[in-house]
Amino acid sequence: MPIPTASAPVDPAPLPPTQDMLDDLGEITVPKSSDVLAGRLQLQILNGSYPPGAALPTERELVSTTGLGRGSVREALRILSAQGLVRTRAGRYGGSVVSRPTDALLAGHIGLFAKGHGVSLRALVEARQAVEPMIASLAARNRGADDLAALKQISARLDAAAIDDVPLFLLENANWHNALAIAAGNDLLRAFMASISELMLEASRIENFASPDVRALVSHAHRRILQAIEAQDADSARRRAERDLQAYAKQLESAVRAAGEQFK
Amino acid sequence: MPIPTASAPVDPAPLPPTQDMLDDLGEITVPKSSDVLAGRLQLQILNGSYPPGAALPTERELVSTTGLGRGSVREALRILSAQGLVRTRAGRYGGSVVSRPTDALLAGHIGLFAKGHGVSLRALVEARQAVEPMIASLAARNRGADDLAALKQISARLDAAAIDDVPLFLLENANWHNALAIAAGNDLLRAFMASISELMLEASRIENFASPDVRALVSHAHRRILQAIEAQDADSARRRAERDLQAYAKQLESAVRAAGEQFK
DNA sequence: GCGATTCTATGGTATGACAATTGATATTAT
DNA sequence: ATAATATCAATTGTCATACCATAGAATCGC
Repeated sequence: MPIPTASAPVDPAPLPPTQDMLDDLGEITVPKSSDVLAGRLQLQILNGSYPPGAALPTERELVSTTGLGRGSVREALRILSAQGLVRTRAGRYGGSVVSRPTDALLAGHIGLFAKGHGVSLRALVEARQAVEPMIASLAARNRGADDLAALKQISARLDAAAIDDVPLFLLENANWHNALAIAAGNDLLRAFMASISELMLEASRIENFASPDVRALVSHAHRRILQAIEAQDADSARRRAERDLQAYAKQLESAVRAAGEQFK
Repeated sequence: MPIPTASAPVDPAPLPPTQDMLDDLGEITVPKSSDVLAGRLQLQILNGSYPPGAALPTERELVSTTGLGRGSVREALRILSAQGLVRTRAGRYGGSVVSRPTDALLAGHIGLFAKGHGVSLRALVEARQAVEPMIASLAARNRGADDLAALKQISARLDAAAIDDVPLFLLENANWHNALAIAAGNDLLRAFMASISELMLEASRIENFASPDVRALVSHAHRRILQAIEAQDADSARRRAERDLQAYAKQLESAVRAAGEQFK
């Protein structure tokens, strides 16, 4: 038992915290271990420590290096997986490999956001009117010979399908827009465009909107835009895309109204 | 032991599958139980079975109703959480509650996509040039009196901060753009805009870009756009936003070049 | 050679146990 | 009575263990 002395008294009254001390303490939230691990792995992936294609440590390695339980490690990996940063395979020589988020994954998240917020078909049209003319303009400026060839090929198939094959028409139309976005050379706008298109397709599938008239309209508009892109006339491509969408939106609105739905 | 008879012979030679049968079988992938559960819960959330604010069953209830282990159930909930569809709290009366994906969450996913694909500052500027003029146009058309008041207030603070308070200027600038996007009344474009702005801020933080000249330019441009919005002149608002961004992009490009970086 | 088999490191899943959290409730002090 | 405090209980958070399923590699047999 230690001997009390004057210079080291036993049980000194602890000082109460001052108000300043308390003010410095904000709300404290205890993060979950899996979130912490997911965040640190995300940082390492983003800063290049684990480039795309590289293998992350195995679950059991992460368990031993982090001191966490395997369940927590797996939850962390599941978060990264939902963010599209890793892809995991089972089996020997399996494991988690760093990947880049795909267009489809981003489209999924954008779709969830849009559905969760009740984004209207009108809002989707507006978003498309914002994005697509810019894409057309960029495509005209940045297209390569291969982009042009791909667009021409798709355009031809689209024209043929416009006559009587609705499913093929819709497919080739999607291909056309995708090829256009690729030619524009802007990954972000391409992903936005694909997301919006998919949502519009879903939202307007209520009625068989792709009537012969509409198909002809679309086919014609695409040909005109393609000409501008071939001539590398960015302004013309943009204006034509704008007019195209204006007409398309008008058709869509009247079709939806005719179907008794609100074009809210 | 059954007695073999002519009408029920023992060990009939099994028929081999025909090629048709084989052709009908595509690639078979065994989904993970947590993915299946996450998907089913997501459907129920999206179709309204669990509206925002509603409580999901507790983990142990899900365990007993699905027959899965608790780890799998938790992984499924973690996926939904990463998608912004649920928020989970610990403790009694805790559990998972349905929520809507926030702007910040979507911005995070868009940011991961952009970083993963090495989206350049130039591409961000292009995306912004696509989105912001449309937002300005919509804001002019759809603004309410409260939107206008908010914009005016922020604009005044922005003007004051432009003189010498760079951090406040940047903050108020972000507020201005956000208020504009709110006035436009398009949730999707608002979320896009916020995401792009955040990414640009990150990417251009390398240099102290907000010089007095740039601050004055921005401040002036915002005033002009605000006038068009007050007059509810959509076309004018769009054109002014376009010109504003053009000038901004030019400044940004030369600043980045001066800093020795590539404006790739 | 080459096809079939076996091996083995990896993720996938279930179970059980306990800790931490947190809001409601009961208790106690004033 | 009221306010501070302590207790309770249902829920998520976490870990440990065991075993199954998967899928390439390596081996074996011919």
